[in-house]
Amino acid sequence: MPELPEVETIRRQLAPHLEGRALREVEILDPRWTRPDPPGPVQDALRGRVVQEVGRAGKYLVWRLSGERYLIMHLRMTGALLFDPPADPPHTRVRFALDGGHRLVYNDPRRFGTGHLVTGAPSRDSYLGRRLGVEPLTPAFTAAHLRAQARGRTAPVKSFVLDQRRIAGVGNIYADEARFRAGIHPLRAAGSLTRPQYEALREAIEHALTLGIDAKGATIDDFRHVDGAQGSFQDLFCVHQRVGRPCPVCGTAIRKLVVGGRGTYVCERCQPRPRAGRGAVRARAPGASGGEQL
DNA sequence: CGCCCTGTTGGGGA
DNA sequence: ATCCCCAACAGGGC
Repeated sequence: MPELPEVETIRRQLAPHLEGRALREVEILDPRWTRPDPPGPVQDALRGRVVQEVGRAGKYLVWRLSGERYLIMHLRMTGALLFDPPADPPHTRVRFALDGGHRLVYNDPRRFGTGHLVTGAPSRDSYLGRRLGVEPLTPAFTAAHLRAQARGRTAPVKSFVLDQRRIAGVGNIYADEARFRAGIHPLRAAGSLTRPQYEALREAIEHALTLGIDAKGATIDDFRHVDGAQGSFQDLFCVHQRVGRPCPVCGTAIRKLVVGGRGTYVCERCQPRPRAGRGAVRARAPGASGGEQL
């Protein structure tokens, strides 16, 4: 569930509950969570530390703990953090007991989520720097930067936007919605956009993420079955997982492609498909056989 | 009921 | 640089 807007929402909700509190006890129930570190030592190293700050980098939550430790969490697809849940949910992976009798539960059915404990800011920066590019909601995120990053790149712009080492925190839903707003087809080669299109893409990513944060944790699931979503959110969830439904701008049926192994939704009228040859990338077929849906 | 496909992510190997 | 597959599970379609 968590893309950047959801992670930011979680961070904002969690920070007041955690900051200034000590971790009285930590139980790591799923050994894979701390991979590649052994869970036992991590458990022991966390115990008794005070949470000084809950930050975010891309889709990572970064806890700054006393003693120069940093807990770097990623919730992947299905991870969730629950503060004072009435009972442990079915897929509880980690339990934190906090000051004042409070507790925090990390729940994750698919077990993709990870938690890494590092020592010192340089280690934290090295971990994150190796994985993350520019933060999209900062002044450093400019059209010129996008263009420079994409220069000479032949991979589809879809994959480019999803590459966390280029732009930190844009996931599959927001990538689709941003490209729709910018009128850019996912199969365009990343390096083939015009200058105005890089700016349009930058603006659309910023717009979508900002709306997403305003949605306070609401996701496409909350809008999927609603035809006319409310207010500005009808602006946010236009194409993703809406195969066959009309494009809100021109009425053309939304199509599904598979690009970079990910479901990709597009209005091929608002987002003109590149002609085979220059600036085009081969489409891949959903499922075992060929072709695109609808 | 069972089989098959899909998925809000990222890492590793080819 | 780029592409494919995988992790582990739930839910939906057939």
